Amino acid sequence: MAGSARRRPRLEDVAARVGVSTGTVSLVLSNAPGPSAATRERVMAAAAELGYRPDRTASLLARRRAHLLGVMLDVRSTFHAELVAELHDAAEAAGYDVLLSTVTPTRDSRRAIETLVDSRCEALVLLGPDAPTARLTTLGEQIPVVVVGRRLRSASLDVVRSADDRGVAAAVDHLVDLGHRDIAYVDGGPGTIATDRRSGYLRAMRRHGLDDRVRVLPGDPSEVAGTTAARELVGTGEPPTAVVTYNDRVALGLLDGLLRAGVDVPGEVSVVGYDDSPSAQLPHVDLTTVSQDTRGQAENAVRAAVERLDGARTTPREVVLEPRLVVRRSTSAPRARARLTRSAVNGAAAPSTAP
Amino acid sequence: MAGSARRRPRLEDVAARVGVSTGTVSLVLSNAPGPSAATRERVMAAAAELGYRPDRTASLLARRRAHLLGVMLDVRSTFHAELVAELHDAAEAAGYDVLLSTVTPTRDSRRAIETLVDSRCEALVLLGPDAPTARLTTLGEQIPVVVVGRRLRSASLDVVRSADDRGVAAAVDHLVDLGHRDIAYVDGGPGTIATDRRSGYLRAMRRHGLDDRVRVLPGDPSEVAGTTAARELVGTGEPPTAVVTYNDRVALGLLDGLLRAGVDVPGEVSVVGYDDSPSAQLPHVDLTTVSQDTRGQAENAVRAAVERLDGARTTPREVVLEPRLVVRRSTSAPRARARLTRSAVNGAAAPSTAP
DNA sequence: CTCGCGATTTAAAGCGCTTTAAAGGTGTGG
DNA sequence: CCACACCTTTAAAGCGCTTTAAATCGCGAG
Repeated sequence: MAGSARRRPRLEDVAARVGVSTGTVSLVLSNAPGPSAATRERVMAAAAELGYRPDRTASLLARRRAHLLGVMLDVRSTFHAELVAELHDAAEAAGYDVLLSTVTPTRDSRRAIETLVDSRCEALVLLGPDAPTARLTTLGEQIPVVVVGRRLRSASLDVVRSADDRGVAAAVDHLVDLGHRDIAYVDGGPGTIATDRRSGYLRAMRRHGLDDRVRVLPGDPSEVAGTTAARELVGTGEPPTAVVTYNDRVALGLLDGLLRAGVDVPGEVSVVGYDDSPSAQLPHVDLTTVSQDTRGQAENAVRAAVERLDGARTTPREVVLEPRLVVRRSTSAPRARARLTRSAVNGAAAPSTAP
Repeated sequence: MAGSARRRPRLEDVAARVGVSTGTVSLVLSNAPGPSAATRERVMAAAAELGYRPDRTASLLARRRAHLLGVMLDVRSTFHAELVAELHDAAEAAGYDVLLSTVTPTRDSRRAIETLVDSRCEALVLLGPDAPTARLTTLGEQIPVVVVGRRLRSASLDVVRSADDRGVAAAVDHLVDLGHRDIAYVDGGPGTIATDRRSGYLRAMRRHGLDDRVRVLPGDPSEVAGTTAARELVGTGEPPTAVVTYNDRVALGLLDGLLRAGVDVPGEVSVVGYDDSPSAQLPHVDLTTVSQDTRGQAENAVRAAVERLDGARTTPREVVLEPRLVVRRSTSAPRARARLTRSAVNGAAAPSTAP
């Protein structure tokens, strides 16, 4: 019995029950003008009684517009997870449904995208796609595509991203503001995002006249980069008083490494992450980090897709959102020796926001 | 031009190009018997040339069977993420496609499930559903439903889960084996899973004649529970020599708390987690933990669904998988005073696997 | 009592693909 | 040279729903 009970009711079934045509029922259920109030009521009642649920597949096929947004993500990324949640909200507000397709170690972005296209998604939102730009461009010529979180310029794609360089710069500013001058950076490897963040660090250091203090430690986007960096820094004769990292995961690894080495954070070394991930918000971590405004990215991605679909826009658009520094307890003014330097710097820098 | 290029090619288009009927093309593309080798070749060529991709919506509608499995998950759970990856593989092997639908803070399981059903999924795989058993049972009467990771018995549902109690018991056995006797447990709050794990601990302790050493610290499924527990344990006069935790997140919090308190792990306290999450595998964490065999859960979930769909089975089935202890470096024999105890215990227990 | 008109409802043509009975061609044995 | 069997291909009927032109129905106006 389970799973094969009785066929699910169709439009025809509720029509028969009420004694009207399927067309009428369809009109009532889609809340379209035409049917009289009395009919509406009877149809609604019958539909409820039978537990009728429209078959979306048939509905999509018959309808011109599918009102379906395809989202490609990496289900293992906590950052994507947050974005997806926001995307659902934004899409719903715009009257669209969302279909999810994930990349996995055995399912590449090509497969993931194909599934979405085959399922009649009208537009695609790709979260940090790893596909080559050329392929994305080709895709964008066939269907509206919004790329989220990756910097690229293409004649056929919309892009929504966060100003990664400015985010890191804000972190550096904050540290300089606190009085730091020896500020190191743990890199995130190759890749455009990592490149942007690194150059944000470099530029900010230059702007503060700290060119000679620049120190970039090699890394990758995982905790391991952080622990490696910690070892490196602690082994050094002159460790920096602050470290900015490519992302929260690196920062977490770094924090762990420093803790094990007996280095006090933020007492001896301040640490800044990037992403404002759930882990950064944990009370025992309480990491100063840069928030990427997932809500804003989701809203803009949906808006971009909808504009394309409505034909309101046909030229590519790039939306760059301003990241926001979230100050927590992993950063503070440098102690003792460094503190002297501080007032000197403060005199030349923007007014301090520190207590 | 982007997004509205030219209509995507239909079956009819490739049929026209080859000069055959749509029926023939359909047969070729679905690799069904009938068409001659020559025709096959020409059709394939034309399809490739036009970049034809079948419209899954239409295909689903026309086909009796949709070969679509709906998976409900919480996109923010790393554990679900792993399961989803495995589910994709298992489903593909069985000739099914997967549709994902997530719960979010603003999208409850009812919504998530509706989307899947409306999209013609033939069966549902629900990862740790929070819906009341009654609702799930009703659902199971309409469509094959496999519940993963939640213990429940219902006349209409299949269940795939891991023997949580035995997993924790294995952790306790391992510790006893190493010579520990004062083994505490950090709880995961209410909920059936937490209950199972807790009772696994209690039973194992009893089995080893350690009833009087039982110590359950209150908690929840997050890192916070671990840090709280750490404070509690360190403050105590007699801290245990080993702690088993509800899951890896709790263990991570605990490790952090112990580290900050200057407690050496595993020197002074051994720690065991649960889930074998990616974080547990990080080199600087290297947590002894219990693996839930996500691969096995995914395969069994898909198998259960397929059996139902093939009509090969109509009675509910519960599959309970054996968890596997993964020994890493967060556990070792207790030192000094405890070490004496150890040989005594070892004499009575299974041969030690410690170096 | 007939007409015309607005308010409702319906009939029917798809949406793009699958599937199966039947048609069309070929080749073989009688 | 015909009948028959076999191999290919096609025609056509849906799948369940949307949509729009056209039909229907009242009803008051003329």
